[in-house]
Amino acid sequence: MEELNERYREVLCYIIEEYIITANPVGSKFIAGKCSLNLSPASIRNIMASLEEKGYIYQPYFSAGRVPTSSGYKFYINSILKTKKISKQQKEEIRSSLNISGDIKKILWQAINLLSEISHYMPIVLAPKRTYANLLHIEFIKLDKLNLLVVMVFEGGFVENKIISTDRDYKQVELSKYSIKLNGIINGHSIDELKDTIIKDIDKDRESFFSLLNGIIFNFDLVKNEVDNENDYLFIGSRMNLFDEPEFSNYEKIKSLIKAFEDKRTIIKLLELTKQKEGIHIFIGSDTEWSDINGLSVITASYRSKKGFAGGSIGLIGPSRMNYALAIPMVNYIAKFLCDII
Amino acid sequence: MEELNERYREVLCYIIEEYIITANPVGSKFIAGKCSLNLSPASIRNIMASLEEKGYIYQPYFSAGRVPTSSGYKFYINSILKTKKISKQQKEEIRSSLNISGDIKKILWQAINLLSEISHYMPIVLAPKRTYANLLHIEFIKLDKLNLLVVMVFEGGFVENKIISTDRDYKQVELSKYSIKLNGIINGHSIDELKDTIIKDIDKDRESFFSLLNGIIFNFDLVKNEVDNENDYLFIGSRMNLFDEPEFSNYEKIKSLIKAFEDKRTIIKLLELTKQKEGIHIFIGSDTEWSDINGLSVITASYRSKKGFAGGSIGLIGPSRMNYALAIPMVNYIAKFLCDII
DNA sequence: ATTAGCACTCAATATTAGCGAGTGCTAATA
DNA sequence: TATTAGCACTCGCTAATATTGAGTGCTAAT
Repeated sequence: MEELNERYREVLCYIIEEYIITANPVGSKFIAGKCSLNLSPASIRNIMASLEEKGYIYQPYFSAGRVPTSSGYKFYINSILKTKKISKQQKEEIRSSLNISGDIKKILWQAINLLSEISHYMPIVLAPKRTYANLLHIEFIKLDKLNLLVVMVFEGGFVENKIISTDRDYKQVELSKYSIKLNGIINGHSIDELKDTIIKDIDKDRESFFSLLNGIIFNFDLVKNEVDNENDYLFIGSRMNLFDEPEFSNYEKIKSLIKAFEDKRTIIKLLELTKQKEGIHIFIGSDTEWSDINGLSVITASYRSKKGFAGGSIGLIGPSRMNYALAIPMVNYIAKFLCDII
Repeated sequence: MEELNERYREVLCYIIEEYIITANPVGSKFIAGKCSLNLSPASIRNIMASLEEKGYIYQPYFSAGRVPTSSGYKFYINSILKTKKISKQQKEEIRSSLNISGDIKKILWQAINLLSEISHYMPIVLAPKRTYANLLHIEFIKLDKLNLLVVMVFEGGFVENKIISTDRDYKQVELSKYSIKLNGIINGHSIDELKDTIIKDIDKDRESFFSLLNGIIFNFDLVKNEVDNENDYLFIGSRMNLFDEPEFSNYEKIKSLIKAFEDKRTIIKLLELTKQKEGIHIFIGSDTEWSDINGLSVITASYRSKKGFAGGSIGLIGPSRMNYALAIPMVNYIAKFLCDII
């Protein structure tokens, strides 16, 4: 990152912040009017020409105003931007609108909807992987003659409900006995580990419990598959907000936007990248390999429970000209909040 | 519904079916070419003029082709359309892609996503109300020192997970005891009824159970509120499919479409209307009081468990020129399928 | 009763003209 | 030497205008 003259920084800053608001190319006359260093439009034009040479801004066409480039935004975020801290009032609002009396999926969805509402961009969340998470508790609940509900509680607050069909009519008392027995075994093992353990135990202990266990093992596989399934892994917030942005105000652009999100894998890759790392990460424009859509930026932050087992990451997708000063601390705060409650 | 000459019916049919495919006004020349009764364009024009007089079609502007009106569609659906039956292969596909080993919410979401995929319109589902549904089973699972998970199973397959904070450290054994005790009480009562029953029992039986019960009662209220909350009541599928339809191919239209769905209450009203009734219902264009969006149709069907307690309805929103021949049996079949599995 | 022929209408598309915001360059100024 | 006023020039945007063509209604002939 090249060093920039104070004057240059100020002009770049004005261009970016104005462009963030209006989405229109910014001209020299406007800057001259707003700028604290009292310069004429002509002087500003010289500075702009220089900034363009360095690659921070460009003209969409000859003799239009200037628009920030990806490196322009990057410089702005790294060297100029001072993110505002979230006000206590806003913190209060966030905390109060997240109802933490539910399993983690619900909480994550709440976080997404909240972030969607307050940021007006498109939030995404990567849930912790359950396949490797430890199982804390398992419980069988009789539904009717041949169906029972298996409730599995994982570390990190995940609750999975599964209905399995049985070959005979178990009594609830019997099931409770099995629950207790199993809970002795599972304590703190992942379902991958348990598959082996349980299978070994079956050989020792062939009783009516046997076929039930088979059902459970089959069930473990189901949970495993479902978790690796994208739908239970990546949560995407409302796309609608993005459509309000002027860069997507025509049909073709909207179409290309929809296309870009069709394949979740690229988004997942992006979030998995940041899942390991601490703090905020920002991807600007075609920075990523995900260059389908120019003009989009992604702010991400990872979250992780204090004990360190369950982690994921949260992101916010918006136009490159998104309001970083507000969006960054929001993502940051919500990520921290998630750390606290899972 | 007025009777129509065979010839008139055929022309109307061709107009509608062509319009469903192309979304463009249909001209006399085209009909003359396709039509089995070999008539010249001029004759067709006479018929068309007559059909327009009766209100089944209209011209968007002078000397354009003809477009069906709401009554045109209505006549078509009631008197002309022969819905294709779903092929065995399709039935197989539907059945196999609905994984019924989950609670009812998951199943309903699966149904929505499936319907969205195969129909390319926008599915909606009204879930059964849980407030009045009977509670079958309640179970406490210890998570950590001060948090426990309450699992409530309702008739109809609803499972609600709630995390509640307790004032002291309950042991799992203790909790299991309470579970058993409570399950004796709750058997087949709604949570509304239970609130009264439990409160009465507290007076008789003041022990350490007391504060836990308070938590549960509070929890009942939470469930109640959450259920009456729209988000857990009306499920809406992806809107994106609708945007592909040519009638929404410009920005203004998309905006108005988004606006129309912003307020869920109108959709809920519509679905609640049909929830009581048997069979398929079709709302065309501005048929409903929900006239915000002309040009939309809704196909609905109710579902109900065999025992009759839990019921809701499922719908499919598309442009008025939707492919009824395919869409109607799909909605119908999925509704029936839901009846079978809840 | 049907149809060929024709004048007419009107959306959609292409063409042109004019405006104006904004530029780069040059020469004058502090 | 740094800054600025002046000016010719560019080019997207908008509105006005012309052109096209699909489709019509009516009339007269079959």
